[in-house]
Amino acid sequence: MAKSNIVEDLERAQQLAEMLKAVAHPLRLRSIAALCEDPQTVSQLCQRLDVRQSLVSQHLAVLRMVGLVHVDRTGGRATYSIKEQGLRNLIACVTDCKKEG
Amino acid sequence: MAKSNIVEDLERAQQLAEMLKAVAHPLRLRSIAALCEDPQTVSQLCQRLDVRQSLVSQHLAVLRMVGLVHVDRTGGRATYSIKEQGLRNLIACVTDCKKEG
DNA sequence: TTGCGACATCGCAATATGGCGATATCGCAA
DNA sequence: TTGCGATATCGCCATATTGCGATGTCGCAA
Repeated sequence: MAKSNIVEDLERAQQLAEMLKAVAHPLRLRSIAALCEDPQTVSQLCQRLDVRQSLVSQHLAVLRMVGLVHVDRTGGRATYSIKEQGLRNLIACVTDCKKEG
Repeated sequence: MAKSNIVEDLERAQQLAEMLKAVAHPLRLRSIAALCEDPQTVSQLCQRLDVRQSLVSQHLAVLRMVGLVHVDRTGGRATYSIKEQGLRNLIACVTDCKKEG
């Protein structure tokens, strides 16, 4: 069994890359970080991130599509939360992988 | 002191996103995985990944630009290796963050 | 010098991504 | 029903990414 099958396994690489791509955007990264603290509604995120509603929705859609976040649509509003728990570690790894500047 | 300053710190988010973006590509992911095993020359990577030389070079350039890999250009050939060590953990986190499919 | 192997970079065409304003949809209260 | 706040989605345009073939560049051996 190959250790990092990712080298040979084209599909797996593609899958992981897609997920990473979803995370690899400033606004999406910030959204995820915010959701790591607490689940939030779209408008709450809009305020917290200071971005237009349509933009936030668009990016949340991307995160939804790759299954990284979960939505609870009860009571007229949509409350988003982290679904893929590994995401928390990932964010930790990333922020830790400081690479100063 | 905010815990996840990434939410407020626009620049930091941008920086991290850039780095993630560099990683978020199937071929780049595979290249990194391969380099995690051993340092390799461009032509070695070409064989291992079964991709054209110009393409491999292009993608290695991306990784170089964000400082994730290191190049040793002694003896006519370029030997690439992982520079940012945190990258190893990151890859581990990512592959671990399986999110089946 | 000449030539060659090993890499890097260029220009191009196709496709994908990002952000915006406008609009559509939905749940609920009046 | 009517209207409204909260979200999602659409069309559009600008820009970025991708992969390719061709071409540069560099180190070294003949």
